Amino acid sequence: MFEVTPESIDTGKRGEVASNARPPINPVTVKVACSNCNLRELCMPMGLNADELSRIEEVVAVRRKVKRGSRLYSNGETFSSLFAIRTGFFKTCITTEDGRNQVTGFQMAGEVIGLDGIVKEHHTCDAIALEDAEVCVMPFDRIEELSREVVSLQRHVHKIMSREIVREHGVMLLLGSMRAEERLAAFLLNLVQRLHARGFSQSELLLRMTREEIGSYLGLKLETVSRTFSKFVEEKIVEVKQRHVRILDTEALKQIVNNNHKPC
Amino acid sequence: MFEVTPESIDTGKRGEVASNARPPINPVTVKVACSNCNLRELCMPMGLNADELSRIEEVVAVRRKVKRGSRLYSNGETFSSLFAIRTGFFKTCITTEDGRNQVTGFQMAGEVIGLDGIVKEHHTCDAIALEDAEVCVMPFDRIEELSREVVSLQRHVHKIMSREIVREHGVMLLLGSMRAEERLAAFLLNLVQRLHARGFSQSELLLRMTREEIGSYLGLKLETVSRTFSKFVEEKIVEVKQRHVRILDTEALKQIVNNNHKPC
DNA sequence: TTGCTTGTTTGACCTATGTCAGCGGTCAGC
DNA sequence: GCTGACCGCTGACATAGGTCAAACAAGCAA
Repeated sequence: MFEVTPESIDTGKRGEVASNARPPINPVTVKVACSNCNLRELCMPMGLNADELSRIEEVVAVRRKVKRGSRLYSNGETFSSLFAIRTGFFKTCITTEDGRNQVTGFQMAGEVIGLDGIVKEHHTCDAIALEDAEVCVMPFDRIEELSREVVSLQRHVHKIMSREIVREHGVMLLLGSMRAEERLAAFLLNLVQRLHARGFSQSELLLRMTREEIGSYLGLKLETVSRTFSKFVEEKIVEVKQRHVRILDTEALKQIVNNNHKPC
Repeated sequence: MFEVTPESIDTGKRGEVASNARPPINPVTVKVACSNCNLRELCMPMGLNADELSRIEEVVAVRRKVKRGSRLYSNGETFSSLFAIRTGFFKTCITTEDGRNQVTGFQMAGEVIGLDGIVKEHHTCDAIALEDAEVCVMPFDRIEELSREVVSLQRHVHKIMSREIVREHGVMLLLGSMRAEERLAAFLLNLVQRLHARGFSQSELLLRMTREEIGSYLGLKLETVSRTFSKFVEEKIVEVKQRHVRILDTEALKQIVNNNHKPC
């Protein structure tokens, strides 16, 4: 409701988010075809012919592995590529000189990150892996070059950027007008919805981030996040065990978000 | 600091924001050259040769006048064009079914709006003129077509979108981590800075929006906005008379934003 | 002028959330 | 199995900002 729904796609995959599969290969030389990547429909334009597809594959220079806790890119770094997440989970955040910190988003497989770097040719935020991850590195000049020739790629790039703008509008709505419960409910719904689109459960999820990171994203303190989780548990809306969350009553969550749930 | 600084440009213009100049011409047939528009450097790529410039001029289909209070586009409307603001002042806002409302930005001359419509080919927010305005209508398919041929236009389009993403990161930081005074200070600094880049005063500005609209944008209630203005007046940081604001102490405002001004 | 509408300011009071502090659970490495 | 570093939970209390209400100012039409 408040974030863009990526085209609902069922990749056929079931189970937990990958966090293993690390064959001992040189991390920056793996080169694989998009054509048999099951995330293709999430990060590439659809309806390409074989020729176009093979050309677009050239965009992906290499893959890169990012260990949990380390950065894919940092504020101030020269921008050269966008990254399509293959596996793993990231957070992006801005940190100001005066020590303020704000998580601006959480990204999962099939999503593209790095768009913030285009304006100034330097990244303006940090992207940190919240679990071991692998990304496809797509040099931006190649993207620009090719999107001059392949119309559907051009379109796609524009849409990805526009989608991010709309997503951020949603976050602004959340931060500007929602109460703690509403924010957390919206957050959970958004997460499961995106996970579901990737073939995971509609009702169970494993949080990859701490309460503090959730709080930063939602404009709340970690204690408030924790208390709100407890409240939801009491009300039998969710079950929470550490970072494992099971949603028992999706409708209740939707109600909380929509009903502008004023204090009674 | 928290919003993108448009390349600082002094258009040579001085005085108040235009709000007159309405020759009795059919509002949708005016066609004028970008080449002699003094906002060119704000809304077009720079360093074009004469040929490229004339081609880009073709992008601007027509101009359109928008009366104060009326909409340039609305949520749900089919998306077809981006708009470059020539004169006037807009707000963009999202309204949800359940009655929530959030101003997502205020836009002034030289800025481009409508980017939210690209993903779904429908606008996802409303753009409302806060004073009589005029925009250049730029059909998006023409932009796409031409940016396949003119590299600097392609670049420019990407940068405009990326800039909007970064701006929104700044708003998220503001909404997620700042206190009321900090938000208002940041807001005022951002406004004068943008106005200054357009040749207006560094210290005086005429607010085009109500306290409520400011509040919506900043995630505050109008009473809080009003009280915070009063506080700044007491502290001799600004003079406020209705919507006319004179900044007496820019440094103090910057301090407020940066010092993470904890309650003492 | 009057009267109406809309926006702004201010005060009194309330509450959601932040702050601070303490405790307890989990997990990785020894 | 221990130990220490995190992380999460909860309680007591503080406070920034929301809510409600009233008065006032400005703009505009009659």
